[in-house]
Amino acid sequence: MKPIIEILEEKVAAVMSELAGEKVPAIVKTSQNVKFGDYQANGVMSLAKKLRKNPRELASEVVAKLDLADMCAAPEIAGPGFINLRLKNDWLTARLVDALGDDARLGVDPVEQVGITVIDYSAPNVAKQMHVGHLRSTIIGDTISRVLEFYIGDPDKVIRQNHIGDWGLQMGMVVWAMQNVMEVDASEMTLADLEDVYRKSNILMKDDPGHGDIFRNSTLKLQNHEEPEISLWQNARKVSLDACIEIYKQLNVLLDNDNVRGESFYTDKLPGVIESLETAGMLKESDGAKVVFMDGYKKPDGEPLPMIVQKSDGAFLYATTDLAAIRFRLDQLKADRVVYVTDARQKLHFDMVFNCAKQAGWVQGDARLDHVPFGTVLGNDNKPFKTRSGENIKLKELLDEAQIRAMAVVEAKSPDLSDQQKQEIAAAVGIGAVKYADLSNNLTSDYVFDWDKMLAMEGNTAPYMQYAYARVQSIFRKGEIDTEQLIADAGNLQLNEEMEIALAKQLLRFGEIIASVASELRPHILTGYLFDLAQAFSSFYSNCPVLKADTSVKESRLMLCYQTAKTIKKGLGLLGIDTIEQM
RNA sequence: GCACCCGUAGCUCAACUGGAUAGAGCGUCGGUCUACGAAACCGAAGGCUACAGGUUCGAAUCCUGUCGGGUGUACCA
Repeated sequence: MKPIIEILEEKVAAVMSELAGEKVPAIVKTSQNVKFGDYQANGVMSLAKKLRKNPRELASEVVAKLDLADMCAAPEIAGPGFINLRLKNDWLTARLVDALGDDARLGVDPVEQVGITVIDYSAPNVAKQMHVGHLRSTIIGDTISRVLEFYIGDPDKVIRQNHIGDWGLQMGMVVWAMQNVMEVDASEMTLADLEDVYRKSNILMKDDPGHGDIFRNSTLKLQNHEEPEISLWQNARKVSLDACIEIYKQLNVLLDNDNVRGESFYTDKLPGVIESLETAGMLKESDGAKVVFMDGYKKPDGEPLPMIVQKSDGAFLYATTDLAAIRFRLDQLKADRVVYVTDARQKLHFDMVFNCAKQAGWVQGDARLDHVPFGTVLGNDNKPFKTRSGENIKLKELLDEAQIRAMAVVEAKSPDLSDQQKQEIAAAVGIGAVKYADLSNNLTSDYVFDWDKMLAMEGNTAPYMQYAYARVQSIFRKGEIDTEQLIADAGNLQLNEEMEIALAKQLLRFGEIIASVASELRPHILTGYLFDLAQAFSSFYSNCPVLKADTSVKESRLMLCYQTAKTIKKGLGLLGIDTIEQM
């Protein structure tokens, strides 16, 4: 089924376009106030202006030609020319019946005409272990990838790419330190050893500038694939990457070794980038470096700001690698859309890289390059979240603490559950809370990391949603309900009470929410929807008895419960958050 | 200097990208459990959307200016 809002948009726009003699939008939106109906078409007012007509008259012409009798009550014209649309109960009911039988997609059609999307996210530097700085990219990117996959309905059309940092000076430093200050054999190296050599090499770099040359030399050898540097590099990289994959598992993020295509992957493609820019006539030389000048970028002194693609010593930079990655993704992976999920501080960088790729003619047809910038995770002091001593907080420690804190809550609230159940709940709630707190924030703003708030059971949090789910499931357990029979009887569904109808309408909005997250790439639209849904359910739950109701009412309410559980589970699933049956 | 992001209830944030009376949560105050799970529900109070102009049927949203905060600004990523 197509989202309701799309059906209405198409129908109203068709009539308006006919009257206008050209294609015009209906601008259908959900109404903010119930007294204005469920949806409203706002396009008539601007069209009236264009046609120099009275907007209310035009609205009545549109309404007269509109054939929505099957799904809506008679449209009302209000205010300066709004067309208010109220869904009919019968239509709503029939639609929910259809959705009830569809466990996989909840009655939401896949959108087949969309092409391949490559999504670049997480991208840790493997010279050290993951820290809070990688949290947002990892979980926002993961959510977007899951939503796009569901939206398109074809797993082959969403390609996840983990652009790890595995080829720079930092790896050269690590490789040198492995040879000179590490006490264990490279083959037995652990993550702690990696941390140790990373820290030591950084201290050397800081204390003795002379080490810069040593490290650069080590990096050069590595980049020439010399031994033993290249073998040591492989060792360190594997140790680090294995740890990342562990974190992805703990975080419930869909990244694995298959998705890794880091900087090192592109090294042999870098000279080609320079050549191609040269051919396009875009390459200039400036202070010995090879650069690209583009309009609109200025240095502090007012002179044009170039994008450097090759340093004066011949080395390439991250701009070069990103350009190579764009070409690879467009040409080899056949991407129609490439989505980059990175810190907002890299906005200028991607702006330049995207512009350069477009000017070089690499971006064909309708292909899109999207940057999804996000704000910083802050501590209580409103500064980037660090330990008291100013170190980056390790992601592993953060996630473990989330589970420990969630466990404390579970112990307090549900002491009678088995230890294993408590463990599972603590994992789902703890990790879910961290992810949900992040995803429910608007992307562009920074947010303050606050354990108490994210683990609170009241308000727009993961535990609130998980609790709503657990309560539904408890009804099915207690009532010993045969859900297959329930679905088979879906045709008996009746919606009478106000709260039943409100819940049904909210359930049926799922499709339009998915569509809007897929196009806007803003996960908080989904969390906001789920919260509204959970609230609609909680109101229903508190006011409409299910198991105690008469048979026919009971059956209908169970269907609402069933669909609510499915929708919450699916919605949280798209956020990479687990539901639990009891908590 | 220039560019980008931002300024909305006491606090944290929404407002579907120009729609109707700007909405939630927390906190505050007041109700609801011998229970389909109170980790919940119901209600109340709380706003000149930083400020000043402009654009139009209509502005938190678009334009201009001012003030305040954040980020970025060539050989790191």
